[in-house]
Amino acid sequence: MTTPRPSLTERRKAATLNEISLAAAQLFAHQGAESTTAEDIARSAGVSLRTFYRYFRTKEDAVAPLLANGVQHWLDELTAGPGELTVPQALERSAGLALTPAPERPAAALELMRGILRAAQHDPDLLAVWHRVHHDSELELAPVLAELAGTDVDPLELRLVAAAANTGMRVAMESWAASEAPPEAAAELAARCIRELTAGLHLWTTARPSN
Amino acid sequence: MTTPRPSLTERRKAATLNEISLAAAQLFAHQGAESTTAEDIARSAGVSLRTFYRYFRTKEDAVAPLLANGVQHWLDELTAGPGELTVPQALERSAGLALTPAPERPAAALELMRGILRAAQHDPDLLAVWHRVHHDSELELAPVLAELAGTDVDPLELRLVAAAANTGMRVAMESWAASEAPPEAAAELAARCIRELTAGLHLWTTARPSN
DNA sequence: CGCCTGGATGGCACGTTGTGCCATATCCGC
DNA sequence: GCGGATATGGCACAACGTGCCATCCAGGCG
Repeated sequence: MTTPRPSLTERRKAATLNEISLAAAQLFAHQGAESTTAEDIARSAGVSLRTFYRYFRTKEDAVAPLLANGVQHWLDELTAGPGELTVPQALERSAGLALTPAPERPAAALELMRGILRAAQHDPDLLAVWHRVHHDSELELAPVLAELAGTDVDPLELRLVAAAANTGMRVAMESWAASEAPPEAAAELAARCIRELTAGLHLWTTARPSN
Repeated sequence: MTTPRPSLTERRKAATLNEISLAAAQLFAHQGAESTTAEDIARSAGVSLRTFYRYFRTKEDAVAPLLANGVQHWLDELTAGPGELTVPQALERSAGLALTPAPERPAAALELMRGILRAAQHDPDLLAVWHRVHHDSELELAPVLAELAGTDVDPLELRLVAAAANTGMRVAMESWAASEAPPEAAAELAARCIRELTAGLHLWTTARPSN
């Protein structure tokens, strides 16, 4: 996996985005989203207010990349996994892996997400971001699942499997965030939720083609 | 079921809320939420801008009662249903009934919801309301299901069943709204989605106590 | 009937959110 | 180095959302 080393401008943009996102997450987790102004985030990230709004549509959106990153890891693990698993097995396995603390995804990231989720309980707009990220991931999940299933599947069936897996992940993260469980407990919880929710779908017995 | 006839003030408040909600829904469905200002809605409903914000926190929130009404009917049918059904059967049945056009819930209401859902595809804030309504209904569903299941159930299991049923309803409505299917098709679609998503849960065989 | 009290409404001012526009600074390709 | 492209900042402005006070009206009481 060679990295083509994007241009300096690109890297700086990515760095600024991360800084803004991190600053927003910490401010939201610490003092709540309601009492954090967009200017607070911009100042904390070292950019102007105008630049902040070039990166994010609303102040709550600033934490979306952090949340979406987790989903992206899930999809990566899903496509990179072994081919001899059933679809639910592959979903369960990749979810577990994506939530297992690792050097590049430390437990601190999960704790930060817990802070965001708890802040979201007191702020509808922040909660909406959480739901939107999951809605997007549900749409991204469908084509990946179609690839995994191989044979032609009823689109509605596909949609239901994606929704089931996605809902499992969401409920697991919400339950974990509301609890005091350590970061290591998240993976198993997600695996269980996804397993139970996908158990009844017709895609259950469909094996992945060895391509 | 006697109606205690609330005071004139109460009835007027309810009427104003309905008018605002209906005006917002029609404007959103007709010209999109983005290009509709809060003042447009207020003027269309015959109230001042200040009064509008006494009824709703944001302009998108104005359509929430319309969407939440459907959920409420679902819960009503669920609690009023016969007692000898399994939990998934009761969920499937009540969902079908709640979506079947009736004199008090005409097909036009479903068409209005379709307009809102289609407008929500182009407006993140409006879509967020749809998701929030479902999030709330997921939380309301859990205690009702606990009542139905009767015996003590693992809270997480309960949460998963509620999430599964709720996700089924959401996917069904989104699929129906995106299609050209007539209002009569919504009920069967929802029944199918809920049946498949709840098929794998452990609550499946739990029967309702005859109280 | 007249008064009076509580709550719904409207008007106004204000802070915040989010965007269009232009000037400036910085990076990338030639 | 030089010129085009692009990120950033500053400014003005429309819309959002709220606090505050004045007004109006329903409903209770003498």
